[in-house]
Amino acid sequence: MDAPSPSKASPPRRPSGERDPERTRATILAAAMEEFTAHGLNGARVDEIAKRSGVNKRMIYYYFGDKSGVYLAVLEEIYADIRNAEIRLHLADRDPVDAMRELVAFTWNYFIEHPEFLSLLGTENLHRARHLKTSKKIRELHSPLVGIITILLERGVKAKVFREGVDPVQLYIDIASLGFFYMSNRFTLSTIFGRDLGRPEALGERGSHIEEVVLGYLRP
Amino acid sequence: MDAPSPSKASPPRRPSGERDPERTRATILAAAMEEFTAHGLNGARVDEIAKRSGVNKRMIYYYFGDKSGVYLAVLEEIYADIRNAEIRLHLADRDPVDAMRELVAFTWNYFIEHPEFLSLLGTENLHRARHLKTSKKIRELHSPLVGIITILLERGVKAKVFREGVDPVQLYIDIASLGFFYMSNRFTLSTIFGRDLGRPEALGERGSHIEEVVLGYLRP
Amino acid sequence: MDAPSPSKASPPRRPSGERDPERTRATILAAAMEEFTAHGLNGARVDEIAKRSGVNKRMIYYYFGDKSGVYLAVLEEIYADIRNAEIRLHLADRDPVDAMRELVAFTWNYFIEHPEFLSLLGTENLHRARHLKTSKKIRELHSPLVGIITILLERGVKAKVFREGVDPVQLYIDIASLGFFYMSNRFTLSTIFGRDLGRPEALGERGSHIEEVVLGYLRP
Amino acid sequence: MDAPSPSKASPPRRPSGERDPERTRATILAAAMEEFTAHGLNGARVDEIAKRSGVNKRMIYYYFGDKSGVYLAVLEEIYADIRNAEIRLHLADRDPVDAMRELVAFTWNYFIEHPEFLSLLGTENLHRARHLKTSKKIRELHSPLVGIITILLERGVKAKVFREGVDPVQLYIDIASLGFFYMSNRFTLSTIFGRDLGRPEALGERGSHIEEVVLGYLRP
DNA sequence: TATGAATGAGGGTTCATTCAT
DNA sequence: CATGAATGAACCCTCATTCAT
Repeated sequence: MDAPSPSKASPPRRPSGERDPERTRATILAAAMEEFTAHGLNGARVDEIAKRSGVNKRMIYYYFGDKSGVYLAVLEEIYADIRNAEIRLHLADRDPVDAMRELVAFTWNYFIEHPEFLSLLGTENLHRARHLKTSKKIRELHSPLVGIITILLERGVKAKVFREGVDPVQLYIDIASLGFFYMSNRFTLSTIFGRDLGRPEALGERGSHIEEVVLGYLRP
Repeated sequence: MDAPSPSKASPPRRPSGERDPERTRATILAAAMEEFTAHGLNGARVDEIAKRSGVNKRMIYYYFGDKSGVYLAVLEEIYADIRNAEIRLHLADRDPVDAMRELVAFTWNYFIEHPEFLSLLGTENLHRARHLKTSKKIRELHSPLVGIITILLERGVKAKVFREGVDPVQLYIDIASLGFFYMSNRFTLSTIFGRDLGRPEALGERGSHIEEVVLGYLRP
Repeated sequence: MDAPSPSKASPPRRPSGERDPERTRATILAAAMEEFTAHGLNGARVDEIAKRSGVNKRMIYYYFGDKSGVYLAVLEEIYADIRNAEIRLHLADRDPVDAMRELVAFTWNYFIEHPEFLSLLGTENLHRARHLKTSKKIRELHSPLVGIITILLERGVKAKVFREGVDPVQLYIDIASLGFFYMSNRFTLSTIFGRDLGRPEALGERGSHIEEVVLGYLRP
Repeated sequence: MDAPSPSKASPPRRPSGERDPERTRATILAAAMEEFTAHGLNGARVDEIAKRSGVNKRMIYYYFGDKSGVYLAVLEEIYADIRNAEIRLHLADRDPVDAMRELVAFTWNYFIEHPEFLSLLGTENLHRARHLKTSKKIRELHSPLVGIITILLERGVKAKVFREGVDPVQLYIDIASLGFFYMSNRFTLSTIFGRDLGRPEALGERGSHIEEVVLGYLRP
């Protein structure tokens, strides 16, 4: 009934004796992320999170209140992670075409390297974003990308390298869509099409293809 | 812990007295589809499926063996449904550009009208297609769509309305991606962007946008 | 949870079309005997009896009322079978020592060849003979052996080949005990002693041993 | 369908407040022994074990994993109990005839006082020792009894009070057989013979008889 | 802070039995 | 006589959560 856990979590922490709240919290969170990624919200087991993290189950309740609390903390973390990574790109100052190309590549690579992000997004949408809506932190994490894309588009139009009238939100969703669906649904797609879409070459081809679609669309 | 059920299922069948196995099976399946759509595999409750369908719980096991059996039957049905609908489009005989436009529109509309398809695909991918892989029927449903797209692309190239070198599988995934991600993740996206992506106008705009992206990519 | 079924029952009867109540009843009974032997009363499944006998489950209730009814019918049959076999021995007229030897051999061989008898006796005693007590047929099946043993003992004493004062009931129980426990408990005994007590040679040795014990006890 | 429970178990433990894992485990085990004794493996109810022991049902799974786990623990306990009792007899040092007489008496009395031992052995053999085979503890309980009997036989032969060539395993099985079958099957036997074999006098007579048979067999 | 033990509400599944044809 | 479909009561087991230390 449960999806298999792809990999064992971080090694159980040192026996005890040490009292490091920050570390304990982080350890729980890391284990929880794996568990929720592998099994979704309903399929995840609090016992398993405790076992994986090597922390007493009671501690999970101590730090996060209840299962939903852990789940929400995980959600907030993955959003914070990707936003931080986006900021580190410093795209706004660069050549529009180069910057756009890099944004597409970054997004695609991020999805490849962070399957937990895809899985948890799917899970949260199954629940109609019920948890995310209650988060205060999320509101503060406004994706800076739409703003950056807007700037890039304007500069590209001026430089006559981009067409006019492109909606930055639609474009952002395009970039995410073309990677998300492929990665997130690669299991059923591979089954249906009878070929393994997860192979490294296949991933490379898809990356090039996405770039072609997006930049083709932007061309004046 | 569970997502709310968006709508009540088909009305409970008449009390009894009638013996219609085919109907009983179909009724169970319809209720199960709603339940799995709303709550995923782990979150779905067999009791709830029984209650919704007005059928004795035991019958679910009589017809489908176990919970996974019902789930797989649901999966097979939604795949059969979309494939049948695709076939009914009779795209192969038509003008390449028109046909492609219709395929894009059909896919987008199908996603809008069949949220269960999106949800169930997400659920099955969370489980890494474990159930779908065991299905024999799925293999037979081998989408002829790739074949049709291939034909359309060839004819479009000959007629100089499509560019050369387009991979039909990538194209099919593009068409699905651009709609799937938007619809499937509209809850978190709406939360993040602070605007409701599910409004009818928004859906219409997205549909036009997808058509533009796909046909723009195909142009020679 | 269930003990394995040692052998497949009689082949499923011809599809249908034929209506042979006597045969149907016998077929059900044969399948039930295997099922109760293999799994006890609680472990036996009515569905399995139906499947093994190739008969519709409803027929079992038609012929035997309920599960207990089938079970009791099985009990009555195995008792009738062994009593009939005992009668066919015609021991009363023969030489006392020979007759006694044959009785011992017969009993031992019967246990070997009829494991269902051992298993069902164990099952019925777990239930404190609750079902057997309600049987009217059983009362009429008084074992003739005690009477025969009494006669043999008297003639043996007169002929100075048997000692005096032997209680025929105790002797009968001795003969049965020495074989029953070995056969019935050979699984745990083999495990405890670390050797297979069910091997043909082991069975032969035990048979000789029992004869030695019983006849040794009878010697004047 | 189930045999009646002959006696109520140990009194439900004090409401709570106390945390005594060892005691909780033992309480569960005691209740389980009664339940499995009365109804066999399939007939026993986990709910009933919980109710009898006054322990939350969940605790049964906490301590023993599942129903089979409790059952195996019970099996191991009854074997350990009888082996320990045997060891306490200190037979090896005593006069061979006396020791043998005591062994016979001990075994017979043990069966009378421990009906659970008989019932559980019957149950486990119905399951072909499937559970016992998986036990590691059982191997270690290797009854030293065979060794002791061997020694007694040797010394008896030297002292010319026992005959030669007696197989200690067969002898041990004889001693057990003559008591086991009588006690274990006394319900059906009483029904068949139309007299109550469980009466105290009857038990006494059987005890004397067994001693006579066994010692008679051993006499040179 | 941290831990092992304990809890109660269900969850999936099975079973003997009966109904409608 | 015979059959497939239907029923409801339990049964084993699981899970998130809390208590006592």
